[in-house]
Amino acid sequence: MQPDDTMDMTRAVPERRKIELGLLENFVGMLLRAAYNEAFEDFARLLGSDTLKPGFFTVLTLVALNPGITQVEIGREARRDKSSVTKALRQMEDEGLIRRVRLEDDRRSYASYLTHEGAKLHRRMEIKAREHIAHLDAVIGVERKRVLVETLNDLIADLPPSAEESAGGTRAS
Amino acid sequence: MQPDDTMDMTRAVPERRKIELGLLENFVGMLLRAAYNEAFEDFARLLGSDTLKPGFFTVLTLVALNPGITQVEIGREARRDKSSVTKALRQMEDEGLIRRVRLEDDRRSYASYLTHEGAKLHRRMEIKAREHIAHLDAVIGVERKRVLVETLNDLIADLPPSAEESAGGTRAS
DNA sequence: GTGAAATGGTTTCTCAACAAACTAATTTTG
DNA sequence: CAAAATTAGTTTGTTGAGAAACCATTTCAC
Repeated sequence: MQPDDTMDMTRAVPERRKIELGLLENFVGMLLRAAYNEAFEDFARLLGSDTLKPGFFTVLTLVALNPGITQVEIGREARRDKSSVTKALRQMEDEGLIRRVRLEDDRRSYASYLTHEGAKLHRRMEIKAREHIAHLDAVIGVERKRVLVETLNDLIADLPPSAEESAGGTRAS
Repeated sequence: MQPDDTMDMTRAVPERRKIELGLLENFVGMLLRAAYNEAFEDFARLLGSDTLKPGFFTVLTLVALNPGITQVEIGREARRDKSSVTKALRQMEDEGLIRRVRLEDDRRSYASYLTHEGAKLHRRMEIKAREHIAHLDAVIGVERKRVLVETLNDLIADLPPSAEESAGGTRAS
């Protein structure tokens, strides 16, 4: 058996058996999941433990840039199930980061706005988000990032059977 | 407000407010997660309801191509936590798809092999996997797929702080 | 040669996310 | 105009996945 040079060799380890991957070698779904995990972890490390989770950044950003946004709109743009959005918005409301106001002309729905506290936190998170983006750019470069973003958007838009927007999303795992 | 032409317009809907995304527009982590969901769903649809879940395909393939593979090796290559691998292997064992044999020279560990039943199921799943791959290729093309695979591999390998292999993996969501 | 550390695998618990069902409100249909 | 259908958001339950702790075994350090 030959040593597997792609493995971490920071500490002497006995040679590992080479594992055949077959069509898993370039199995995009598996790679997408693994890459997502790494990206998520990188952002979470930068955020540290004293702020909200990376997923909240998405919601905070949507509310920050779109005062009065509704839960349905947040769910659609973040590609999260509405029940997940309910929980996130409730938690942020409890922590004084946003406030929600019933719409006058549609009492089923309400509008969300950032509070002063929420705006402060959002700015801090955004700084970390830009650091995270810089990490990604350093690893793959601007040109490959451009292709990556374009390719992922096409997968998202055209892979579904009727290419409908899957606003509700699916289980990540 | 202008109608958002990127939205599904198969049924007349009132015009939607344009939502500002800011740096979420090209936020790679979000796109990776969404693309993964779509890829997962596409594969799951092809598999239908009478077979195992897409995640089992990974394990079955590793066992099929590497008779005698250990759980640690499976976890590493599939980038799954060992507790998740335990559960998957147990379920496959219970369904008669694999058999596990304690190693003579290391009684902590054991080797997994596909049964005849498991080989049959794996072949059926592999046919579906190739259909799934054909879907992806049709959407993004071979050249962009090559770049996608290369880019994702670099993110997986080089985004971690010490670029160690995160065999344990992280939470997909 | 012995105790400590590491490893392989298991078990239990927590968490995030969605599915499904629900309530209240609005829109559609006849 | 009233009933049916749809929508916005909430609640409850399920599931997948990993974190942490555990046990048994092997390897390492002295």
